[in-house]
Amino acid sequence: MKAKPTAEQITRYADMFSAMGTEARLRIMQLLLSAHPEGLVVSDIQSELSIPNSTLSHHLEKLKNEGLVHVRREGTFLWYTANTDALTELLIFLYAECCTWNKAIKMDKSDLNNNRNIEGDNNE
Amino acid sequence: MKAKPTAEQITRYADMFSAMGTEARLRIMQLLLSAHPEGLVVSDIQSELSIPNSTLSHHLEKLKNEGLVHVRREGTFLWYTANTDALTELLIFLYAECCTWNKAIKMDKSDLNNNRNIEGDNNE
DNA sequence: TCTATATTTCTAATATTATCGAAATAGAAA
DNA sequence: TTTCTATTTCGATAATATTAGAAATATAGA
Repeated sequence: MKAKPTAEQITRYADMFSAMGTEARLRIMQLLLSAHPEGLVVSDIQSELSIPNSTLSHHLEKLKNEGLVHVRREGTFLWYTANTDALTELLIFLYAECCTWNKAIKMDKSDLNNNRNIEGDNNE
Repeated sequence: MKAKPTAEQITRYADMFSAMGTEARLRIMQLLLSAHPEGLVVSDIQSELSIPNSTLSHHLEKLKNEGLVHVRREGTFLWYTANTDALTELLIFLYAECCTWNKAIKMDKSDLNNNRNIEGDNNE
């Protein structure tokens, strides 16, 4: 059972949607998800998407500010990873809202909520 | 089995995220979903969300341009409804991208795809 | 320390977005 | 036609976002 989102949550979800609301940043998220859970170094993202340093840096900052990605430093490299918890939260929100009109969508929410144990246990 | 989204689709999904990327418009979508499938008249949305005429009109235009809502005229009234097909598409996209890292999310895609029969058959 | 690489910050230009009062349009009904 | 209500369009402003070259910072290694 999911409580109705608070005003703050709506604002936050809107900000998250906004962060994914440009082609460049949505592509970054896709790329990071495809490289999950290791993530990618900035220069790899840059060469993959052909975005100038400074522009990319701003996009990554935005994604970080909205909590959609995590960063970890390893030497000179910054590894960016998708924040799958945040994405899951967003997915659940969208799903729940859609549920008010469509009872046919079936998703196992407990799986979505307990995704913490998937991190670092990815065996593909 | 879902094909990888094309460049045009990515752009479109980004635009849809962007359209839902403000508190005002996300609230509008919530409201329309909660009133689905009948939808709501502009003035009802306005009084519910306390947004000035002209501002609301712009927001609705944006949502319409990105295909997130439908409009039908009934006399002097314009009825706005959530485009559940578009939302479903977005949900599937997000889900599919997240699937690349998390095999634990279970959703019945065929249910999501065949949601056309739910429209107008909503018995709650 | 010097150099090389990775990434960010600075700076600035351009573009897009959000906002909303006031005026205009559209339809219904008197 | 006149009036009433619903909604959009006009017009203008302010705010925010995007973009990117150049300079600065950070770390590692020689």
